[in-house]
Amino acid sequence: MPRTVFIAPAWPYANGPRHIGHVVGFAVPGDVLARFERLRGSRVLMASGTDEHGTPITYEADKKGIPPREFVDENNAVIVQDLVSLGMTYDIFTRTTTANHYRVTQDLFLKLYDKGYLLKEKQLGAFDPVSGRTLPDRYIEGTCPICGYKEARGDQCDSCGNQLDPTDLINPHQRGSDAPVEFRETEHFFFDLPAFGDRLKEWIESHDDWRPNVRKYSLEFVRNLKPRAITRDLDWGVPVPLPGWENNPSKKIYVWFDAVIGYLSASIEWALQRGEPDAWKEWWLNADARHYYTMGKDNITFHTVLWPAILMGASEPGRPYELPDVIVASEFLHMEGSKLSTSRGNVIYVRDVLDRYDPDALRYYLMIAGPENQDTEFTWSEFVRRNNDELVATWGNLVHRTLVNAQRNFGAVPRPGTLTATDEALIKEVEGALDYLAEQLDQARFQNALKHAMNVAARVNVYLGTEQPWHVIKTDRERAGTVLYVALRCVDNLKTMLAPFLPFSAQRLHAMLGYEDVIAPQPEVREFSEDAASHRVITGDYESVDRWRPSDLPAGRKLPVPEPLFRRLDPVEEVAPSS
RNA sequence: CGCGGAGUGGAGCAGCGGCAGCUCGUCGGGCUCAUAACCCGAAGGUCGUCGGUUCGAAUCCGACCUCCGCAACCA
Repeated sequence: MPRTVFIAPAWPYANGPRHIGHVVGFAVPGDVLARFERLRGSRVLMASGTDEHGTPITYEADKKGIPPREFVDENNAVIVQDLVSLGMTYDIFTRTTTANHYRVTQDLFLKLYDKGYLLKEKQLGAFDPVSGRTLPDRYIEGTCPICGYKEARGDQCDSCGNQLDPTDLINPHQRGSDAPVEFRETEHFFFDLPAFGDRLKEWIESHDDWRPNVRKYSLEFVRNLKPRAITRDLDWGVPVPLPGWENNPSKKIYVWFDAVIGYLSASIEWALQRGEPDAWKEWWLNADARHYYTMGKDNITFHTVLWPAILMGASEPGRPYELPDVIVASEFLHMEGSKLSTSRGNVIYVRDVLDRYDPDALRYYLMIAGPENQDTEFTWSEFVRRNNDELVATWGNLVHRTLVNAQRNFGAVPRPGTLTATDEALIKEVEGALDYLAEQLDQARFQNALKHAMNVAARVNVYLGTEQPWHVIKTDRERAGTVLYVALRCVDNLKTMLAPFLPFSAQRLHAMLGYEDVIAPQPEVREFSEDAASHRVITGDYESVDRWRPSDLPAGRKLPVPEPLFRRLDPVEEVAPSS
């Protein structure tokens, strides 16, 4: 019985190209899981898209002097390119500005409204008097009433560290200008999170398999829930589907409320496009489906509190929506000693890395040295070292020396003679790694899995060094052929294990081993149309076939002339790349 | 006393109650099939500080120091 797996990489915000700190959290871990699950035959659906609403989008679009729609169109295209280049095998990567997403979001909003989970309340809000838009706290500056610091933000004073309310500020004005701030009463819908407090607490506590940071942080959050405003005074977003609100140009649904619903709406869109409108239910209304969410740690509470509460509240009696099972929250990646920050220009974009280097080199670095358990630092010298000493020297060289020896001397996979105890032991060790990696990947322990595969590759290098088939062949051709046969089978197994991490090179190796099918598919961009409009999505036809099993590489199969899998980088040249 | 994470040989990290480990770097040796790649060996740490529990502590408890993230209407 194949497993049913939903992979939910967090939705990148459509405010610019992705940097490596973004993709290390949501993208690559999600794709590794999706590829791994498909390789073991699971029914996988990986759905995501760009998150395109919210105040920052309108703010940035205004700055560029273009409408928000145009701004997100540009950034969606840029992000789609980043993710395709990385080899992200989304079943669907769509957008939050589709008609389908609006429908699903409004539908869930109404379900919550009908059940009484949405409360209408008035509050004091801050506005830009010109546009009439909400000004989030962090877009307001003024003088701190406590310490007198002149550039305190609306939510906090960076000088004295005290928490503030925008109305506390002396001489409040908009960030980066002296435009005034208007405070006035405004009415919004509040989501009754406290109504779900006990169920959320119980649900989070039941997940003792979550990483401590996710679990503890979420539990603390749940301890003191307050109703949360889920509408905004904004002209850009999903309309509130209620009389008197629907056509109000200045009231929209809060961006985080619609963004998390994207996981569901994208699944529905995928099903509709396939012509199987109910197909999404196999993942969302199926208690056996396992749901993985990948994200940076700053996203945790939206996925452990807000989204589960929406799902609980919107479920029909007896037909609960599936809640997240595994929350894979990464820590942060820093850059050469300081924080990765777009605003400070201290940033490395995915597209800039991929202009110069292969996607597998970046994927390898991010998975082996990324912030899986604690903040880590990206340095170019470490990137080059990992590439040269690990990817090229250990794995790439093992592949190359094995293939060159076999191809040059035999032209094919050699026919083995009797296997020695050493041969059997090595094969057993390598095949055992398939189970170990599966175990680790089940728990999203990427670094353990990848390190183990690399250690096994090193073991096969030792085996070749000991058996020396290039010497033995002069006196005992059959034994040399047997050794190379054993090594080829080990390489074939390692190829399977590494395919989720290094799909581009795994596919090339697959062909160099004489296979003609696809083991590591790549995504493509297609046009999806709905109603009158259409938009581009990342999708693909990915097979789910159980291949996570020992190699049965047939002896006698012809081998093509091999080529190196990876490029060695020049440490001097690459350490200080020109910007 | 707001919450959480982290401090382990030169660098990066794993271990989280029972002789302190991995990768790289350094030094020495072997091999030379392979993208100057591969293999073996050595040096190098009183595991942030102080105190406690224990037959025994990086590992549990307490205090303190340092760094990072979050602190709800920012995504």
